[in-house]
Amino acid sequence: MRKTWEKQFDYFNKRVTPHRRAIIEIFEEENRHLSAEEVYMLLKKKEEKVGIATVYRNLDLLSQMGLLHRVNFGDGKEYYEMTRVLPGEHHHHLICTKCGKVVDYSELVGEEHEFLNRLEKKLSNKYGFLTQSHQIYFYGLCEDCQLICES
Amino acid sequence: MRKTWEKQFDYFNKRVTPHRRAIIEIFEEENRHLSAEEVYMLLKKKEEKVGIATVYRNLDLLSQMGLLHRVNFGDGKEYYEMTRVLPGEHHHHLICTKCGKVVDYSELVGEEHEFLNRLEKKLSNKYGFLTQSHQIYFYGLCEDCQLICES
DNA sequence: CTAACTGCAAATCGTTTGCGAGCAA
DNA sequence: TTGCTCGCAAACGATTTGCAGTTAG
Repeated sequence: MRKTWEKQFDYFNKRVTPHRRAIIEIFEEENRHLSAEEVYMLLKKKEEKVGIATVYRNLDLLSQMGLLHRVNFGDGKEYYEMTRVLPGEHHHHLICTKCGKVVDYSELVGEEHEFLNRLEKKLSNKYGFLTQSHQIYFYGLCEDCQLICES
Repeated sequence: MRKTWEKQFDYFNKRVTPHRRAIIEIFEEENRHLSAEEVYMLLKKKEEKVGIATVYRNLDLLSQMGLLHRVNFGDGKEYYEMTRVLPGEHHHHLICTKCGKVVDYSELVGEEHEFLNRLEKKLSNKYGFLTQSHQIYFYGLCEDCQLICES
């Protein structure tokens, strides 16, 4: 049973190793953004002997192959999340500028796609830029921090 | 002649120092995103004796005060750019996933605002999140890197 | 077989911090 | 005067790298 993503490895001339399989598994199970450190911990829980450098190298590789997305919430670390192909699965992030909390957001997908597709077409024409993906970050105050500010 | 942004310093109980004045000047003159290191270099060119720590501290402060925006292009550094209040001045970024080049984008502003305002309202309702700002990042291939890939 | 992959430890580099001296209000 | 700011150097922490041994295909 060859997974759909395995052909990506052939294309990039890379090997399907147990570590790589396990990392993809972790992202499928957790279904959320993870830092390199978190992936490292979760890998070790799976009774895998692994070094942190390997985790970094593989997260980088999987991003380049398009299987993972890199996201940044301004806390000094990079995070990674599964690239979701179905429109309803793609999401963006709300980041609280006070406490740093990150909320996933996945509303308005139909309208959003229409809007972004139109934008991408314009970008191609004007800058000759070929868009592969996009990320929208909203910055503001989460529910809890709004209450603190009022008092 | 008191600048419009100086009242922000009173509100935050912060002082208007020569360094801070000079940093804001630099962003007004350059009108582009700058890393801490770049700001540091430009400050020293203005014949200012300054430490890199002060630059970091002030970039952080100016961001908190809302005068600067922090942006991240995934190259390991944080960048900063002037917060633009007029709709036509606000822009987003196209980032080449191959060479790392960043192109500023500022099209479709009217439509974009309408779209994002609607989104923000939904977010407030659903997550109780109070949006202050947003950033859209497009990732893809710039004109030059597309040519390289084809050959 | 052999080029890709790995673990380890050291190195790198952007950013933060502690502290005593200096300056804005 | 007072406490916000500063420069300096040391510390920090996330990520990268060199290298020798291992493994997927």
